[in-house]
Amino acid sequence: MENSCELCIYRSYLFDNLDKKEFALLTLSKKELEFRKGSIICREGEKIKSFLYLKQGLLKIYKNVDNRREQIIGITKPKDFIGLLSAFNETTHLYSISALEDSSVCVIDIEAIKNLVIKDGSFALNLLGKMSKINDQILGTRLNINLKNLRGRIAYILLMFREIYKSEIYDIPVSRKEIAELIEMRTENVIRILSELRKDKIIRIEGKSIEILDLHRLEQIAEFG
Amino acid sequence: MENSCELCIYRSYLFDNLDKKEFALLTLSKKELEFRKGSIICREGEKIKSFLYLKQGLLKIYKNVDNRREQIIGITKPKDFIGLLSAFNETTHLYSISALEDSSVCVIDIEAIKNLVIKDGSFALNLLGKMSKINDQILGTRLNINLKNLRGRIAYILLMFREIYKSEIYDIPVSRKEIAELIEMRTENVIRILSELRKDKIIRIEGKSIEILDLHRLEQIAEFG
DNA sequence: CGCGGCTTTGATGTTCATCAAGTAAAGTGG
DNA sequence: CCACTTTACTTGATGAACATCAAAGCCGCG
Repeated sequence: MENSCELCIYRSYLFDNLDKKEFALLTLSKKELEFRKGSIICREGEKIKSFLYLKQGLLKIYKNVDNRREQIIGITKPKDFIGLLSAFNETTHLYSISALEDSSVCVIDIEAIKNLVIKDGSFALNLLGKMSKINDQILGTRLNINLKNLRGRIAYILLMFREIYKSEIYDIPVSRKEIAELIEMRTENVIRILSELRKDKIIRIEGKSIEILDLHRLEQIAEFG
Repeated sequence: MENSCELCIYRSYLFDNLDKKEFALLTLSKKELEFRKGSIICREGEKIKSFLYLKQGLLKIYKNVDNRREQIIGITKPKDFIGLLSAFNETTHLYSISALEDSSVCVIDIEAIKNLVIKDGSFALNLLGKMSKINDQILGTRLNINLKNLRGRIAYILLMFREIYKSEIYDIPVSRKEIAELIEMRTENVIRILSELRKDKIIRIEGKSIEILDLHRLEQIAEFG
């Protein structure tokens, strides 16, 4: 069902106001790709050829800093646009993207999007808004995290995944090391603080399995450290 | 000379490809405002009514965190767009902006810009690129700063102002406290490290007056701490 | 002239990174 | 399928980097 965009429930409202002809054109230059957990969708420095839209799954956006370390910029939820950060700026990706879970990604040729921007002004305006929002959100998160102490950061992350999975019980899709890379701390401290929170009966944690036991206190910690 | 935009040497290339009619329309809804050093251009939470462009001077973009502290997000140089971050997203400013030096700002009605985006596709595309670039730059800077130790951050800031003023000798336009707020450290440590750098003969500093004596070593410090 | 904010230096304390070492889990090749 | 290797996870001990506290001089401003 390659051409089922019209009925796609994951479709962004961004494409809602397109006329039939425009929509058809977009659908034509669209592919849907599956990525297995752990596989890489694009690498920093590669040429940007497509406009990416996450239909299902979970991705991480990151940068390599040293040889062995990554800096995770953010986690992408379904219905998010990906790589929107640099799509209209540089011709190469500024960040790498990989799949944290098995994911399904809609791939639209970047030139088709650019043509659409030129032809359809209200589409352009919508896109500007969307882009603005994503950027604000990412920057806001970074600033926020740096104001918190380590306990606060861990609490923040646990609450973030609660939002994503809409549940107090979930399997955390990232390793301890990746948590550290996401919130600028060391793996050892991630583990230490998770253990503390367990001892304090705020969470139950066993391997990847998380349960938030005391949501109120966790929120307090996220807010004030 | 309110209507001298056509000849304005500070004008952004963004407006270069507009046709006469579009340009006239823009010029019509444009004002040029002067801000004295220290005065506030807009406040976090205020309604966005204009699209701002810095003609001359220097501004800081910041957020209030506690009652008494600010988090400086960035410094705006001439020819930069301001508040582009949230202009198309929220209807209220996400950040406050104030003048670090006497500044001259071009103010264009936001609706005029939005109309232009809708009417002129290549203008929209240019704007997307511009916005993308600014956001990438700000995010990149934040990530970068957090990887450095305090010495590295101070070195970075000193080099940043060198870029802005195109000189190894300049008056630093911000207080020690503001430097701290810009690179996420404490005022006392800013002072301490500036003193260290002076003792090491890497800079000369006396009040606001700065001279970079050993550029090479300063660059080394900025890179590796 | 006195008040408040900025600057500076020193002393002290806390937080977090680093180092070390061991267990568990997961991938790899014969 | 099992030995082997590598990667992830965990805990404790140590130290360095940075924040905080305190005190005093300085400057501009009403």
